[in-house]
Amino acid sequence: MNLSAYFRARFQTALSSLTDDPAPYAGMIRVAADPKFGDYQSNACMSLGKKVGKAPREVAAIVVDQLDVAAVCEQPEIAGPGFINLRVRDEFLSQSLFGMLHHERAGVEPADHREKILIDYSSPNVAKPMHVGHIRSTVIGAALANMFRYVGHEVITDNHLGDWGTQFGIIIYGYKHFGDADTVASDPVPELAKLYRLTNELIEYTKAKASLSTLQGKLGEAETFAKTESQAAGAAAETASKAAESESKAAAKESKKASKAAQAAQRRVAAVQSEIESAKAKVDAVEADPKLAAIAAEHPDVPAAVLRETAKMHEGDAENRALWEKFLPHCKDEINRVYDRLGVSFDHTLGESFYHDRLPGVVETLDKLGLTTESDGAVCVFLEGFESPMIIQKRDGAYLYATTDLATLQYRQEVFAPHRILYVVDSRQSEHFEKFFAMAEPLGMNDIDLVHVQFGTVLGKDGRPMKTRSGSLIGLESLLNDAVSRAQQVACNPERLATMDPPMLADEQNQIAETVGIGAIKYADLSHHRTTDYRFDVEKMVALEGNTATYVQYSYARTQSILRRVAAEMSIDDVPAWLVENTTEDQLQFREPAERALALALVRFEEAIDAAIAAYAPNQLCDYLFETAKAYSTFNDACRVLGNTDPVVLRTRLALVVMTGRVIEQGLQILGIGVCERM
RNA sequence: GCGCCCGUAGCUCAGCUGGAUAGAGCAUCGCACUUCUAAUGCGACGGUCGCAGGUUCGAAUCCUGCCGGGCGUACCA
Repeated sequence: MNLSAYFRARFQTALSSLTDDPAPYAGMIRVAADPKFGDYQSNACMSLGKKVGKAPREVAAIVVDQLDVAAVCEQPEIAGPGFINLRVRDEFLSQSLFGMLHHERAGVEPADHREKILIDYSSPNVAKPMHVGHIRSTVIGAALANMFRYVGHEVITDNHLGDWGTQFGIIIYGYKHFGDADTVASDPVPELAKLYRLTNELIEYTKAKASLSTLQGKLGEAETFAKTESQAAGAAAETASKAAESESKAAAKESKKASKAAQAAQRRVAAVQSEIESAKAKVDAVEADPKLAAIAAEHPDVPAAVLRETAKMHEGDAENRALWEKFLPHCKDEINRVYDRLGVSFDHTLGESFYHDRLPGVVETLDKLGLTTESDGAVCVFLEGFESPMIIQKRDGAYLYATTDLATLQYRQEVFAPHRILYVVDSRQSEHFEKFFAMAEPLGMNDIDLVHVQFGTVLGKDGRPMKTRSGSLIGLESLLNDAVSRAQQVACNPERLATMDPPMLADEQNQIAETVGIGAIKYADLSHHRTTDYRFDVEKMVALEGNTATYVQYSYARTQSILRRVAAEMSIDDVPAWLVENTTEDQLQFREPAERALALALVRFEEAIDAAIAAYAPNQLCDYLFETAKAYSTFNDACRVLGNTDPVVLRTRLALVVMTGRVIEQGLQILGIGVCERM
């Protein structure tokens, strides 16, 4: 049960005699700041006291008098300036624990209002290799889908695949000029990837080479500007040093300002220099390789040619369409391999190509509504509050992702009619979504709650975007492999394996490494607040200690180890089933602080899920699981299960072990992370 | 230029619909294994919550300005 929600409801009633609008005050329920204050606290009376013109403690006394929480709590206490402290009764906790033992979702009740929620996540461009940036959308989206489903919402997941863009022009160009039909037929996935990489490298080369001269010009300008600024700063500093006392303060300020400006100009120079370096690196990469250099010389204008191939495909050119039809399944195989490994699936995979036919209709609809304006030959929608328009058709007649997004929204409304749509997409696209959402109303779709669930960038260990030396992004699969092999090293080291009885065979070892390695990557991603950038540090992720998946998984393994021992020593086949059959409610009683603390953590499972859902923030569920695992470790250290002759102690502890295992298993499952029976 | 986001312990990060002495993990230093996995637990050390104002009984949290960093900014997605 969700204790916070219970208290909110109770306070709502108790506060109704004091104010017409008790909800905001009833909402001021928090987990207690310090255990000595109890388990929960209400902060309502201080601000309410102000509003009704009474002393906060006086208000608190009235509230406590009208508050009916006796079923759950000890007598509430008023403390400090007017806090109301609530301590959950031990009997309530043991009853809840008992209830959870009999409940298939560990006590989590279905949501009051069932909604139909469509979640759009992952959405990679096929044909391009997946990289670390794709993890976040995929993993966060899948976790959100699981969370909403767990509490009974109807969830529709849709992978809005980028399967219609320039990347196919790239592959088509590559295939036509460098491809080999036999190789593509016999071993399509690596061959297509190779063609993509080669053509893309040529594009980068051409662009880099072309940009060098303008960059040099920019560098010259920047340097001149920096020099001017620096001189101005020097002059300002001199003025400041000579200034009379009456003017020294203002002069010092001027000097500081000038010096800042000079520094900024210097940074701009550095930025241009690094751009030049990166362009040079791309050029060198090609020119250092005679074969590549020769190819580059023969193909002087790949970028434009690729766009032509793409345009031909869009226009229905028979050859390019046929190639697209031929390549697409292989590209899907490629990303499906990654999805299989991550354990992610979708109800629908309606990519951009699916909406291709509908795009002219979108423009037409907007035209009819009188929303469009022609500007520089492009069809635009100018929106209030935005400087730049939303362009829905390019000068050359091609459509853009804004057009596709609108078509997709129309389709989703017609076919799925969801209450809410979540777009799990990079923060950098937030402006696009603001515009896009602003257009929903004129299109008559303001009854759908559209949410951009945005997330930050994944950075390397050094705090910079993760790239290889040549500047390309590191492939997702190699990161997964890396994590799994590191997990194998730490989780299956020989010393550790020697203690395993029965011995751990290679199969089990590999499975553990996979579960721990993949779990580590997912957990690292999910445990950070989604809106912030985070650093991708494999060593830390698979570490055995700290806030990692491994620690939580290990706690689970220990619960199962105990259950196996209990089964063996007491000759019980199925310990949880035995416990359910042979335990009465009054046999669960806490005698150690660690028992009670663990029970309280377990009872908070629903609260943790609700909170994570409300903020679209899986990190809150991670935090909860880590806290619960810690409470379990403390309990495990302090409270032995085996060898207790007192049936109450034995059953209470067994119940805690069983439920800890179940909460961790189900909690991790919601996050898309697996568990191992032993580690 | 304009817009959005961020700045919390040596490091990586929580906390941000205002509430009691600002939390966790890592690192460092102690203590605890004849007992269900010590891949653990217990404790210590460590912070002008970027800076300056303001609102408030109360601010890491809200508002303003400044400093520092990232991202976006009309035909890529």
